[in-house]
Amino acid sequence: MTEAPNKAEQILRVAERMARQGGYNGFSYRDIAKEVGIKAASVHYHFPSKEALGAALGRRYTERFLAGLGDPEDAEVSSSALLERYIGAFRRALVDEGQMCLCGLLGAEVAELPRPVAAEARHFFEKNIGWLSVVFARAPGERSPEQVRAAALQVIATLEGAMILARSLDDPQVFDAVTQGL
Amino acid sequence: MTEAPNKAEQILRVAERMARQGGYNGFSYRDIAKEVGIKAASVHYHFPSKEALGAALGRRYTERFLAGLGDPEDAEVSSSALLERYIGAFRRALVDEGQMCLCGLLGAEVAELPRPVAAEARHFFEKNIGWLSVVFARAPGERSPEQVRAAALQVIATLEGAMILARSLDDPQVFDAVTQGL
DNA sequence: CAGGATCTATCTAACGATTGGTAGGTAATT
DNA sequence: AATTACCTACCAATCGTTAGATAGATCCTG
Repeated sequence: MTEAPNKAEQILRVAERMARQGGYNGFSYRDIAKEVGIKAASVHYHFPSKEALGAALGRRYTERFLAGLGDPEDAEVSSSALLERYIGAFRRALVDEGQMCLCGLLGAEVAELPRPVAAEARHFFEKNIGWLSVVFARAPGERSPEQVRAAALQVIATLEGAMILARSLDDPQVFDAVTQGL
Repeated sequence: MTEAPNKAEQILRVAERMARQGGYNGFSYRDIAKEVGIKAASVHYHFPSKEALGAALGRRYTERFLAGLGDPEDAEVSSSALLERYIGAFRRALVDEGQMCLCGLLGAEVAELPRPVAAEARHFFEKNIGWLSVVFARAPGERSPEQVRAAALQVIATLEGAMILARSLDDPQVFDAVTQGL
């Protein structure tokens, strides 16, 4: 039996799903409350303001995403396997869950986000750059720190763009066509 | 003397600027009206509904963007110069204008957009794939139609992602670090 | 050519719905 | 007694949208 998660967790799950489809304005306290089975005012008990909820969403997403990637220093996994794992994480979100990367979407809207939310989107990318940089530093071939960072940035940009493209064209194969180049 | 553009044009300009910062929910009839110097109801005279305005925004953006790229068959410009021109179009939007690609942002939100708006975002990408496919078909080296299309998709995805990353990290140099790999 | 009709572009004033948020109460648990 | 987790009942602001009026330009007709 899967025991019911507490309300705060349910709120985060529902809000994340909505945010990953419509962005920061894609979820509202009332819509979340309705789906969780409480009243909108009760959502404010758990998350006092929308920007607090949005920031919590970003933080939680980043933590979960990185935890799912595992240790980039793990000597038992090759750097190329780690890169495939990274690509697979994006692919699963798109193909299996039919969802956009939360921070990719927030990143696109970053200019009009409350500061704490924008900061979480930024944090997601910084952590991702760090993870991939470890992987690329391990990969065969000489690379300066700048080259390592550039390689990481290129992979992230390509994957975020691939999700947007595949969703806009309503064709998941577009994602594979793009990532075959990585 | 630059003569004042008509109101419909002014509305489109203001709405586009707002949409490129905050997405489809980033512009409102009232905000547009205030900036243009008319009342919100008068905006409805020019664009009867928000989805019509959103679609007009996308169509106009696509036309202007493609016109700015020029003819991809132009024998006087090398394919590599055309690719640089394509990258430069995105770079200018980001660095000089401080704006996101309209259709990149709409594409990220595509799941919650009115159908006609989503269709325009899709149309933008289809046209871009077409333009780049002509360029890559001209480039030296043997490439199957599938490989040509994949190369086009990879470039577009990388550029859209590069804009998101550069804006999230608040560092335009990130764009250059990403595109140096193209 | 005068004058009525129509068209264009705007206005005021409102509509119902939705938004994030608050105050204050309540029942159960600690 | 205090805390937790909810509730009802609001609030002001904003949303897209509509109805109906108006002033000025343009057009058609007698």
